[in-house]
Order: sequence, then structure tokens, then C-alpha cells
Amino acid sequence: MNVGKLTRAEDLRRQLADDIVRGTLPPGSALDETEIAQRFKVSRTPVREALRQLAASGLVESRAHRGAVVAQPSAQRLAGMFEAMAELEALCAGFAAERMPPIERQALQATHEEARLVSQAGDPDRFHEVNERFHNAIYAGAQNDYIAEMTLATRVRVQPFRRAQFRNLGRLAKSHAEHDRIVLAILRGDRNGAAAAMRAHIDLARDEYELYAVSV
Amino acid sequence: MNVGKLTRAEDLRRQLADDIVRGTLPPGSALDETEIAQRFKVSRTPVREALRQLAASGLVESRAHRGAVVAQPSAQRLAGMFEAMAELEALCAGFAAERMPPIERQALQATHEEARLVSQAGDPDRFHEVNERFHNAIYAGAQNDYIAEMTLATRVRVQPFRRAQFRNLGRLAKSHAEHDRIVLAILRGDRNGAAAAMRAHIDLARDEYELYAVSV
DNA sequence: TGCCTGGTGTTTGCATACAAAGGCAGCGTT
DNA sequence: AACGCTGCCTTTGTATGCAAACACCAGGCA
Repeated sequence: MNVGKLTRAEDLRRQLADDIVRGTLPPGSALDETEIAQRFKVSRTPVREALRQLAASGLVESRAHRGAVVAQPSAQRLAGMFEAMAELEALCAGFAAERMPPIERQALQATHEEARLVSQAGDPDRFHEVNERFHNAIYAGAQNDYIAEMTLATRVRVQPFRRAQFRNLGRLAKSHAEHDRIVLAILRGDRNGAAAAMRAHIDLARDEYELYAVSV
Repeated sequence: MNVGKLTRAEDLRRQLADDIVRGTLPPGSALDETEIAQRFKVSRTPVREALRQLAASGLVESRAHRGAVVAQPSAQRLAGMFEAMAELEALCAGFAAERMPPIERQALQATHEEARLVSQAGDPDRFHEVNERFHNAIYAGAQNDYIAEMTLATRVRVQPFRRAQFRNLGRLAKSHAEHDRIVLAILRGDRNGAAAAMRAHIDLARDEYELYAVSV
């Protein structure tokens, strides 16, 4: 159960965060301390600590004496989170265009190429994984760990609301075409171009989400 | 002791965060659970919860079985935090230029005017307070709560390292002159101008910090 | 009939006791 | 004399029990 050197609370935190991000625990789900404790065969203490940390990171909302639920932001707040993500990712892309060392540029190109193959194969889950690596490579390329962490955290918090995104047919190919423009701009050191291309990419992803959301 | 409706853990979190931000607990200070519990006359449980939350917010660092200390970022990471702050504040200022409703614009002007008087009076503590209100008004003006929170959180995390900033002589007057350019750009709806002015303002504040830091 | 009030039940918040993991010091060995 | 090992001690991690707060329901009063 508690493998390795991880503490139980840390283990729970990861597990719950994963369930939230992957959609197993959809927004609004109640998180009962006792129930979780029994399910994971631990006492309430580490469960409480895990929930506190998740609340601090924004994935769950908890109010005193009234329990915790998976965060369910308003439409307005969600729009704000998408906007923040667009700006942060654009910032990372812009910095990456200026600062990314040659080796990382090559790795980015390789990941991008890998994504092309996967998108042609039409495998949504695998594309999702490569897509994450692609964006992470750009965060790292910005050469600013603090900004990279903020950007990743925002992506994680938005993730529960863009689940079935790549299920949607031509999205894979379109996404890859947008990535293409981003990569070219970064490789040619064009900060403004990279930022603009990334902003456009995220905005399109948001639009896809909205199309999906209204149809649910 | 536990006045109002606040829970003990929440109370402790605020108190400790305040002590860290105000410099009472300088970076690197050890945070012993038992010692804090005795000092505040509570058990270790709420102390642990408070420390966990502070760790999640980045103000303290804690490693399993090895205790918690007030966060002490490397010079490189601190530089990254300053850069992030500059970009986030610039983003807020740019959005504010486009989106701020008339009433908030008037309030911003009023705060700015108040700061002028205080800077002429040469009262560092009071200027610090008005300065915070000024920046908060711009965060709010961006009309995006998520971005506003991120920006404020970054400011808070950097705060322990810019303490004695306004002690330094002519900094008050210079700061107010920079604010002037920011306010003018926002009022004329000049997004790029506002962002650029704010970025310059934060960069100068960072430079002042570096001057101060090397002399310690 | 509708609203307020009081009681009860369920859930969270806190305290205390115990377990376990690291760090350190002292001793022995090389 | 220096290095490594072992055992203790300090500190954190977890469990459990109790207290307190909120929500819901029932009963009475307007």
C-alpha cells in the first residue's frame, strides 16, 4: 500500500489529485474524510492532510465544518483560468524562443515529430501523453522554474474541464498544425511569433472546450 | 485565543504567514512543530495543518521526517520569481488598461494621489501600505480573479526578500514617478504602454533589491 | 399553513498517545 | 588518528478518542 519512502498523506494526495485530473472524481464530488480513510485503509489524519494540501493547490474546495468537494469553478472563473493559461503558455513560448539551448531545441523538434506520427495514427490517449511532453518541453525551455511551475499548475487545474478534448476527430491534426507554427517560431528565435502562435493554440483549445461543454 | 469563527489551523496559518512576510521569521528559520504548538498553546495537529498549507503555498519548505523551514530560494530561483512578478504585474496592468471600469479608474487615481502625498511626507511604512493598495487595485482592474490571485501570491512570496526596500531614501519619489507613467497609460487605455511601464517599474524594484542584497 | 426554534445526528476539528524514521554521538576497529 | 557502525534520542507521521459545529427534522406557535 504505502510503497517506497512516500508518506501516507503524500501518497493520498497524489492519488486523489490523479483521480481529479483524470476525471474519475468529477468536479463537485463530495470528499468525505471517513469514507476516503476507509477506502484507503488509513486513519483520517493523513486524509485530512492530503485534502488540505489539495485545497491549497486549488484542486478541491473546503470550508470549515462543511467538508470538501472537488473544485467546481464558475464559468467566469474557468474563463479566467483559460485566459491565464493562454498568457502563461505564451510567455513560456516567448522565453523559450529566446533562451532555449540547442540540445533542448532538438529534443523539442523530436517530440514534435513524434506527435506528428501519433496524430496520423489517430490515437487520442497516446497523443495526449506526447502533447503533455511537448508543452512541458516548452515550459522547461523558458529557463524559469517558477514560471514553469505556475504554468503547469494552471494546466493541471484546467485539465478536469478539457477531458474528452482529443476524442474529437480532427482536433489531433489541427493541434499538430498549430504546434508546427509554434515550433518554427521558437526555432527561429522569434519571441513575439512564438507567443502569438501559442496564445492562438490555447485559445483554439478553449473554443473546442466550449463547443464540447455546451453539448453536454 | 481563537476569536471569531476562524479555525485554529487557519488562525495559525495567517499568523505564521504574516510573520514570514513581515520578516519576523526570516528565510531559513526552523519551524519546530512542538515549539510552535507550545508557543500558541495548541496541540501539534493544527500546527501541522498550517505548515502543510504554507508549504503548498510556497512560503515554507518541508521534507518528510526532516521538519520545515521558512523557504529560502536560491538566487536563481529568486531571480525567476522577480521575472514572473514583472510579467504578471505587466499582464494585469495591460488588461486593466483595456478593461477597468470607470469607477475603478477613479479609485486608482485617488490611491495614486494619496501615494503622492505620503511619498512627499516621506513615511516609508505608510507608503508601503498605500503602495500595496495601488497594486491591488491594478490586479483587480484586470478583471480576472485567477490571474489577480496568482500575481498577489507571487508578490507575497517575494516580499520577505524586499523588506527594507522603501527605507532607501529617494526610492519613494522614484517609485511614485514610475507609478505616474503606469496610471497615465492605464487611463488612456494603452495596453502595451501600461504593461511596459509596469514591467520597468518592477525591474527597477528588483535592481534596488539587488543593490540592497549585496550590501548585507 | 408557514415559519421559527430546539433537539438530535452526522461530520469535521482538535488533542493525546504511540510508532517509526533520521540524525548524532560514542565507541570500536583499522 | 580517522573512519564506520551501532544504539539512543529527538522529531515527525499516524491512529484513535473526544469535543464542537453545522444541517436536518420535528414540533409548536403565530
